[in-house]
Amino acid sequence: MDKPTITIYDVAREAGVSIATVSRVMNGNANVKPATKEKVEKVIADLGYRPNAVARGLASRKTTTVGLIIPDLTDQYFAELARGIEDVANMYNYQIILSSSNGSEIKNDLIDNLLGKQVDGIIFMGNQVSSEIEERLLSIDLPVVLTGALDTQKKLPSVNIDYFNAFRDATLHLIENDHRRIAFISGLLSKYTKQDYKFQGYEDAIAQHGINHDDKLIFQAGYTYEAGYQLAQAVKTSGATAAVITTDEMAAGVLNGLTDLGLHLPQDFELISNNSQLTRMTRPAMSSITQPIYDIGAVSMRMLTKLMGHEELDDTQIELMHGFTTRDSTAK
Amino acid sequence: MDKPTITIYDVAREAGVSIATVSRVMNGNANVKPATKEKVEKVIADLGYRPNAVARGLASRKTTTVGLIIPDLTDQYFAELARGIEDVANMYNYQIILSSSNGSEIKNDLIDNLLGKQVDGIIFMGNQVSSEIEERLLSIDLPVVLTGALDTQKKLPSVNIDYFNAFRDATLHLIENDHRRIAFISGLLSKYTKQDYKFQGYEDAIAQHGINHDDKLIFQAGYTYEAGYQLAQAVKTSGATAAVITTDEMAAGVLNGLTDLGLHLPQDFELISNNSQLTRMTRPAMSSITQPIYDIGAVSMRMLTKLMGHEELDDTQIELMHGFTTRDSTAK
DNA sequence: CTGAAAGCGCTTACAG
DNA sequence: CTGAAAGCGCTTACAG
Repeated sequence: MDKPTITIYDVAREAGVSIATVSRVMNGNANVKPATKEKVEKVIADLGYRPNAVARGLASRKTTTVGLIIPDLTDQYFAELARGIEDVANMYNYQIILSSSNGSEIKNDLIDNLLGKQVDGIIFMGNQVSSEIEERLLSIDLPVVLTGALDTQKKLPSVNIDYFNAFRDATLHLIENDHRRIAFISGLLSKYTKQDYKFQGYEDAIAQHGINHDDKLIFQAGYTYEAGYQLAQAVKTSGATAAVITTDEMAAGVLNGLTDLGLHLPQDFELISNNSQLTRMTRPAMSSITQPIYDIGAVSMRMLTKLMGHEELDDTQIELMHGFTTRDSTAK
Repeated sequence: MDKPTITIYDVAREAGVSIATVSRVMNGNANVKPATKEKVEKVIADLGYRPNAVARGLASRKTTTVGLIIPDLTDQYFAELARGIEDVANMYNYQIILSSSNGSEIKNDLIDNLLGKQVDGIIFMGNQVSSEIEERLLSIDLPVVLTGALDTQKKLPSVNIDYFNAFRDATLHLIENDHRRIAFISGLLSKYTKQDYKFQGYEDAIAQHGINHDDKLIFQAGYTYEAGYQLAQAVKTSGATAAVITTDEMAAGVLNGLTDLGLHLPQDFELISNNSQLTRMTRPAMSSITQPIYDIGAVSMRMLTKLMGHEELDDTQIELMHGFTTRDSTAK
């Protein structure tokens, strides 16, 4: 039934060499006479030999596999990050093992699974890093990169933008458009997380203009479109005339919710979102912070390949440039 | 530096049994005296032993790993499928190796990589299955399930909806709304693919009402939002007054494109899309065929687990129910 | 119910 | 430049 799988032994026999030599040519080891190399390569091609990565992984203790921890596959932001990660992983011949928590909190056993699979490294993306997970990631003996995430101690390698200044600028933009009651809408806030830095930027901007912090203008909910949509009524009631929103799905929900409540954006309400393809798909299209999402993913993975290769890194806390794009949910 | 990894030998020594016994308790083998089982389990817990899945995979020839071939991570439709797949995979303790072609055509070496990794099965999702890939998937000695895809010979196990009738109904809906010039917008069409069945449904509906086929109303482009947006001008010029569109990203693009050209939907133009979360995010929200995307993924993965477990399947060509949801891009 | 032994398919010092 | 041998960490008949 099952075709006998062809192994390194078959290649060795056919080529009249030892399996060590076959292994050497497969691994590009220089110490092989060109003639034998050619011979072996021909046999490999003829037999259609495909090395068993599992055996290889066991023998070499490297699986050329990385774990990707992702909160939600259907979130545009994470999907775009993942795309950058995937492309670079392919480039360096790493495969990705998916580890998704699908909306619920990221748990320790996801990491256990990945360790069991002997991944060579881990990419962690998420809106926050719980202290439990942070401890765990710091304690395991494996390269880890946080993609679009920060640990509270800033000890783990990470790739991000400057959330503080990005949201500070966004808020200032709204203040310049004459808003005084500006809502800050995000997922749950906890200290020293990405969302918290965004919040600090918001606070800094309003303080600078003598605007008092008003708890009623701070909204915390889930990150989803639904959560945002549900929030619209409360946002309207709060008397806010504008909002900065930390995630796009949520921003789209708020936008549509407000529209469905009869508000016209940007005339009645201005809104700034956080940049993914979604910003272009809504109507009005959402003005947003621009961040190089794909690049954040790509740079993260590149960093991880370096760490896995024990290369020296000048900087393990990378911040990529961000900007601001005016679309149609702000007056200018 | 590296903490010495603790292995099955450590557990065996500590528990005073052979490694075979440790292996047996880990694998839930019944033939172990409860007392020894307990003892071993305690040692495993105490030592924090984590079995090496790679060694396990090599020894048992099963890696509890499945390959997921996905054209584009950032496409909502595929992402939702993947989510269903992931959840069921977790449920059955399979891990997923991602294999994305990121927009470009799915190539043979993606499959090679997965085979090299000794995956136990493959889930293939894609808008089409090229004949090269179809041959390959048929020839490999491994369970394969097509998720939201069909091979031309219908030999491979697959999970889909009835695309013909879904698009037939959608087209009839537009005809009932008094349209005669209805555009069909999709990715590239080729015979016996999913898109082709949709197209046949469209053709059948118009033929039934004596509407002549008009090549000018058939649009083929990429599947992306951008592709759809670019198409809007041509669609408008064609004199079409309505459209059925095979993918959501594309539909959102057409919708926004037409809107930006000054058309008001549904008054000036009616449009039916193909159902993902995106249908709710656009304005107007898109009327669409409804299909249980998450379930298609989940059922696919469940089917694959059965195939991998050599279980009998009554039916390997599964069609899930579809429906139609009127939102705001059609008059009714 | 349990253990000794072989084997899964590779890589990697070591020796020459 | 090449090979013999050990070993990676498990599972799985086989024997008892």
